[in-house]
Amino acid sequence: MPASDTRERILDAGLALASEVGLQGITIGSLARSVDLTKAGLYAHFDSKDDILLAILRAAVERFVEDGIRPSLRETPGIGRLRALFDAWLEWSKAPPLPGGCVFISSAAELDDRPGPLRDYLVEVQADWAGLLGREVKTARERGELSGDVDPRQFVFEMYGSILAFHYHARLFEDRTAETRARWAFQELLARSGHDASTDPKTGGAGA
Amino acid sequence: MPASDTRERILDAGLALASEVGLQGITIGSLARSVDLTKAGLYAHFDSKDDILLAILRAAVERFVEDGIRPSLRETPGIGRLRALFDAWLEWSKAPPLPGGCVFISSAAELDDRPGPLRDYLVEVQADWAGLLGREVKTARERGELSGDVDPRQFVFEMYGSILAFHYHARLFEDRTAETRARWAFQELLARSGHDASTDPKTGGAGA
DNA sequence: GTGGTTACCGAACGATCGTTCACTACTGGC
DNA sequence: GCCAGTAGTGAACGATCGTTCGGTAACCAC
Repeated sequence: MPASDTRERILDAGLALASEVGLQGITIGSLARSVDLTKAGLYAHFDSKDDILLAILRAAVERFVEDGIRPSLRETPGIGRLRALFDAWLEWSKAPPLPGGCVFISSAAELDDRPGPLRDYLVEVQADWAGLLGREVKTARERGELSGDVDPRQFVFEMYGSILAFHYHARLFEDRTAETRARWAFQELLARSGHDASTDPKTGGAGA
Repeated sequence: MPASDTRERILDAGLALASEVGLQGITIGSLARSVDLTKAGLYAHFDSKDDILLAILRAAVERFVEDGIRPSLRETPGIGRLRALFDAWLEWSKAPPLPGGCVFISSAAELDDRPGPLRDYLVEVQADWAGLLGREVKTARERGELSGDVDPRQFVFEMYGSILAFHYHARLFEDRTAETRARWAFQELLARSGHDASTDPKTGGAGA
């Protein structure tokens, strides 16, 4: 409690707000109101609005690493871990545990045209994530779980496709079948990449 | 020229602006400045800001229909038309002919949490589009160009995935290979849906 | 050439934006 | 008991937000 307990509260509220109205949609006033502080009170913990937004983005990353990536790393390398990462990713996109969808996806659309430290950080984080996934694909390939001619970057591209389509369908269309469709798409991706689904303990060869 | 020529200019500028900063990022002031009018001047043509945003969205739809959908409808129904629609979609997402990417994708992320006529219209338009694609898949299936057990909605879901992943990779990562990857993903989708690529005149069975 | 309509300007409205400043409680160290 | 630092308030800053209002040129009708 000596170290800023309030700072955490601000970031919590900021994350919730960001997922609803987008990162750029956050306002000093609205954020202050949602943590029951004055606008000036925020400046006791942060230097500027950009500083706040960056901290919020960092907090989101921290949570995703904690809740999604770290547990997945306990799975055995290769297909098992890849599948765990996909599940965690999907789960995060569903409710991260925020009301308004994945912060990274919504902020990507806002930031992709606006240069600056915020965009730089998002790009860096997403590149890291894509790199992590790509290496796992390679591992699976080396272990013979995926066929030798699988292109890791193409594989990751299509993983992104499943997640993004899920996010789009679930949030805009409010399509309840979106999650099933995303899982099915990933399963198909695995199958045509040479993975024998019938040997998979989780799904036993059947869909979703 | 009696009917508002200026109105067109406003919508043109609005479209360009929307693709850069997002629909919600548009400001009465910035829009007025970019068409060399006063803020009050805009109110000679529109009732409110929301009215403007809606008109911009409608203008975007009109263009997409004109440039993308209508030409594609000249293709023979089935795979040919489906392929043309995908190409038009991809082309539009690339540069619609705006500097900042696809307006529908970027505004979807902003609007998915904010109820109102704007969101309603976007959902309606996107549902129409998904419906159009779905019917074309069905036609292709009936003509025997796709296998009988293809699920149109799943097929369209994965088309969305390719386009969204393209948009994400191209705009955020500035990945030059994104277009090729999206085309490849679609080709794969066709292939595993029972389409014999070797009979396709365009690609002759080879990739991209 | 007078009257009405359309297209726009310039100024102002209250609200909110991000930020700064002076000030005040409360805390622990000595 | 004083001092330094932390956490926060409340008021104000200039800028900009979306919107309204009064006025004014230009055009068309008759």
